[in-house]
Amino acid sequence: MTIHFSEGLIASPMFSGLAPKSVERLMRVARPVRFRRGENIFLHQSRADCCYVILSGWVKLYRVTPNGNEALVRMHSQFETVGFCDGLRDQVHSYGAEAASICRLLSLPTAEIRALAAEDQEFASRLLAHTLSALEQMFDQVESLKTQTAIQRVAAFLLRHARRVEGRTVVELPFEKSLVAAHLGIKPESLSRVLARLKAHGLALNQSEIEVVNRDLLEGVIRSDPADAWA
Amino acid sequence: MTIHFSEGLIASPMFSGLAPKSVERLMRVARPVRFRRGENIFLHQSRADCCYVILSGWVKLYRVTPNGNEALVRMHSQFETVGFCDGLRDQVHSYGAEAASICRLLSLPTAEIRALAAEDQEFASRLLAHTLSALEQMFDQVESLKTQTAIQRVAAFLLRHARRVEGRTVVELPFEKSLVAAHLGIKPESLSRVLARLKAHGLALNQSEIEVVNRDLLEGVIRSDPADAWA
DNA sequence: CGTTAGGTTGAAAAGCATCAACCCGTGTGG
DNA sequence: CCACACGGGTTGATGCTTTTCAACCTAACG
Repeated sequence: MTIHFSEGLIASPMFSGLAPKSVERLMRVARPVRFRRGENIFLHQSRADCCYVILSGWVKLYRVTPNGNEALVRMHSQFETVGFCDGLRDQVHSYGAEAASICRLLSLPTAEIRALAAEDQEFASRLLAHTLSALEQMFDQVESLKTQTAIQRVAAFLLRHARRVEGRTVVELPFEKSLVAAHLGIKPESLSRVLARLKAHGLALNQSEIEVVNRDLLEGVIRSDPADAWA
Repeated sequence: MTIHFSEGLIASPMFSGLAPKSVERLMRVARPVRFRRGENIFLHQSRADCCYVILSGWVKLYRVTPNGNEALVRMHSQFETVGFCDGLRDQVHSYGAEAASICRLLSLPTAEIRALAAEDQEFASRLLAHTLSALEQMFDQVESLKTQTAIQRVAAFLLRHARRVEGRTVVELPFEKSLVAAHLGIKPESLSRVLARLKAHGLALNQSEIEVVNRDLLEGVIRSDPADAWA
């Protein structure tokens, strides 16, 4: 049982390469947790006592604005880590986390993580590298929000998630459409319309299956200026 | 001379509290550099050989998209650091940097920074904390881009930069309006119009001077839903 | 005193949200 | 087994928001 979870731990980029002794030490305080879809993992502004490694499923990080709007900040999946951002600083969470699907997590006390980082130089530097790459991903997101239109963001998202299956290039949406929309900073209705518009640009929609028929055309949508009419 | 620059170094949150010995070590390899407004500091995708501490002036971090659009990712000012994000990982810069005003920087070889971080545990942990807070700021930015309209982002920006001067609450824009616009993810024309619209919501514009006449009204703009008509 | 960069203004169009209706597959209780 | 409700998704009509393009203004400067 414990072996099973520790495999999840070391499969996570953040903890892979950790000395067996350290792994064992973490596993002594690690607790497996399950959440149903929609269940709250932790709240914005709550104390960051625990960090999590995702063993399976999807977790959404979000913020709620004063007027009740919700902003989806990031989505995380298997072997990614959640809640470290504030846990490492012994602060309150700067976002809320919610299960976007059934998911299993490994909860780790932040105190133990900090202690380990203080002792294990190698681990500390991995934490830093990990944080830096998270930062870079946020740069990507800001760039796309500031320079791309909704249709371009959708096209880019589809291309990122397109996989070749039996000779066809198919996009399996990693989570429900309403979450995809929130992730891209648009409303579900707009996503629906945008997908319909992309049928003229290399996309095929056959009852809930999305297929990239012409990759070049789709990439063209991303490249082209909004000014030029791809209408 | 060297003393002068080292004062700038230790005034930076990232390096304050560094052992005098380490400061001296860094100052041996540090080089002061000057840039005129608009000059390039480093290019996106160039090797991150140097990191910078800002001694004076403003630096903008930006990205250029394939189709030639530019996204302003962040603005940095005195005693903030620039270029560490990639320098610490020995990678290429994930954004370009340009002087937004005349500015003086202190350039530090990334190799030396990495060596110092490897030796000085305290410094390494400060680097991590610094990166985590940068990450949190990016969360803020994404949140505001995804949930607030242009007028709300402008109002929030004005309130953040409002200072009491001689009994009045005045906003001195930290940099030119076109940069403010880019920073908020809108076009200069839109910023101009939004400022005009905010005259009905607690803002006064007297020939290039911006005054917050009614703070509550402005905060109301941020709180209110787009649905409700504050027209 | 003309030039220029930064900013403003206007009219028109594009982009996206909103609200409401509708569709459809799934599950549930009578 | 069927009617029904429900969640997720789509579609249409409409309106607000923001961009675009162009003209114009104005303070700074050679």
